Amino acid sequence: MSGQRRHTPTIHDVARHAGVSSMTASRVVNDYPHVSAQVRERVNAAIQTLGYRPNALARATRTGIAQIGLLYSNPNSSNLSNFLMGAFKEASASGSQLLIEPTPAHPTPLAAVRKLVEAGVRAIVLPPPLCDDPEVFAYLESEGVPSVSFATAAPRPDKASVFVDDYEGARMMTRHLIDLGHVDIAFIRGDARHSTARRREDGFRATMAEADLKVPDAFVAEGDFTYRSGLDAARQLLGAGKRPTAIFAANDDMAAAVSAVAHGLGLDVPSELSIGGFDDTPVASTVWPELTTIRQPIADMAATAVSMAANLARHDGDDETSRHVNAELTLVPRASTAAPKA
Amino acid sequence: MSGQRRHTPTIHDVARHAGVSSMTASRVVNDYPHVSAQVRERVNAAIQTLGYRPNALARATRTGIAQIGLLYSNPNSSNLSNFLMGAFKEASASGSQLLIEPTPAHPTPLAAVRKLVEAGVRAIVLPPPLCDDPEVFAYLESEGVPSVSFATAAPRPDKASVFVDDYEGARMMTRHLIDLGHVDIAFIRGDARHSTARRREDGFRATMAEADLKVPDAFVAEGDFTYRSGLDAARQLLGAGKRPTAIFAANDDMAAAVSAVAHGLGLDVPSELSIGGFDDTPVASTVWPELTTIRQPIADMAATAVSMAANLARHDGDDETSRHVNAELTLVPRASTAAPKA
DNA sequence: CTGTTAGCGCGTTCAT
DNA sequence: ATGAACGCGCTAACAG
Repeated sequence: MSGQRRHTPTIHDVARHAGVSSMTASRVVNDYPHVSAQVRERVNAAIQTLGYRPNALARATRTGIAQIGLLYSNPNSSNLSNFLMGAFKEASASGSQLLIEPTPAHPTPLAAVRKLVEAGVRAIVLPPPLCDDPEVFAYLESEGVPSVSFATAAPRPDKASVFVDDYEGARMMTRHLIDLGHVDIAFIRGDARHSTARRREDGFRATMAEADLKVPDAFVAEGDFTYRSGLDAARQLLGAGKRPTAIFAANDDMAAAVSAVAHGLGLDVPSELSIGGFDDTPVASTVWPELTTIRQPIADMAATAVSMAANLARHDGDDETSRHVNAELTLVPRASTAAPKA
Repeated sequence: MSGQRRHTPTIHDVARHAGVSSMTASRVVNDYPHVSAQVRERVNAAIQTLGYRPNALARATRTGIAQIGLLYSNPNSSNLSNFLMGAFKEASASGSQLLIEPTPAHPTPLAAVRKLVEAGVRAIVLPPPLCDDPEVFAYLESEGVPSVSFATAAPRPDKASVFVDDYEGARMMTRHLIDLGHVDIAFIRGDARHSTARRREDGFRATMAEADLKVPDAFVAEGDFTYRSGLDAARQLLGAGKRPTAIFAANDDMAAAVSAVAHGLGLDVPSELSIGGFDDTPVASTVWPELTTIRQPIADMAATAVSMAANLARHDGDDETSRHVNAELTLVPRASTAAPKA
């Protein structure tokens, strides 16, 4: 604020430029009704040419700061810092305040949501599995608090959401493994309560089927997205019977666990076992060898979600603000996958 | 701001209560000169009784928002989210804006600092190893940007800092292991460029010596705080020769790696090998069995650091604001340590 | 539909 | 050493 040009245009500049009062300009900026189309047009033009950006600080002195609730379900997820980073960055840009709440700290997910609402948040960001919970939506509806579903695989048409195509992501990884020459590919499921877990499994199975590859039941292990569950799953998959030459885990934490078990068994990764993850969280590049995975732009997605929530918090979802943003997934090939040993 | 009581006292209330003008009250609040001791006293009393808290928003409209630089060195550290959480929480409370920058994204640490300074930050928080780098301090000095050293084991008397007693923490863990009955205890070092790594090793050695326990060279392995280095260290320690019955790793990430290697070797934790970590990051309760570790209140420490930086950013360190905050460490006993098998 | 008035809670003049 | 007046950028209220 100090070193900047004195020339950040204010709403008065816009008003003068458009030949209206600052109040009218303000109305246009905030999408208020009772402004003729003509004037609105003129003001918008002025905003364009001047490059006007509302000053969130000044605004907050009058309207109060918009509180936005942000839940997170897995405190141990190595993805949390990216999520927070993106969210906070956008919050400070949009001048809103984040109230962060760990879902597991409450007896039920609904209790966590209720706490936030009672604390006065005017919009809320719902990560899985909350964004798939009808009870939560019913409560929010009754309280009139708008929401943004984050990373759900089953976005509701009437609710804002930002998500990725988990199905397609799983296809990319599976195809990568198949292209490498793998045939015996095992899969570790995520928490079945998350819609994303189901979509990832579907994508895996569909791609295998397309390639005429069988997926025996013994090659699909339960998991719940935690490292711990990955340990169990890996032991089961690698322990007895015919071994797969590749394991695709539904997220990086479980893939990291597979890596640990493989090392324990003296299996070389990737020559004796290829491992694929999903998310590209920091652990993916922490474990050795680094994990081939599907990158999910969590920070950007979080920023988008907060931005949408901030909008909803202002004009309580009057227009069709319930947008749906589909973020892009990319395959990140690293050292944990290779062609199977002949 | 909306749902709150209308009764958050303003500086005017304080002024009225003290029988002075709001201007004088403002001067007192901001530690400005030219106020008689008497008046200052009265105003401070009013602040106390009314429970006045300056409104960061309103203040920012006049002074601009204070930008505070926040470096972090290890993007993969599972501690990052706690660090961010504490930092952002305090930032929004104190009405300052955080500019986050990953040190490794730059060719040299100094370059990272320079970028932040050039972006206009008015104070900066320095985690290890930056807070032990004379070059960085020299540059900051020349630019007149105050700093807060974060988690250094060698705080400079003339610079603000928030830290823990790493030496004492290492003693706690070592004593815990000794009390359990362990005699052959190995240690994995942290990155020697971090002052904390050295202090932790010192604490370990001192406690061993006090208990008349030997620490053969073969029982001290190199590490650099990363999971990867922990893997190598653990393999070396557990691979050949006489095995220790307990390993104390200088941080949780490396302890987690020890756990992975132990599993690989078919060693039961804790009955055949006890593992101690340091930091109590999320991984500590992610791996199985959960790690006994030394908890460092990272979120609180980060909040404190940001708060101190915000103060420094206001009145550029005129008085002796270079405080030193010593945060408390606690031993968290979990499932990875037990008495050695007879 | 549009404009005027009146601040939000502070801190910066510049007087006194 | 202290205070009056003004304005930061924006928006509720209430006019018209």
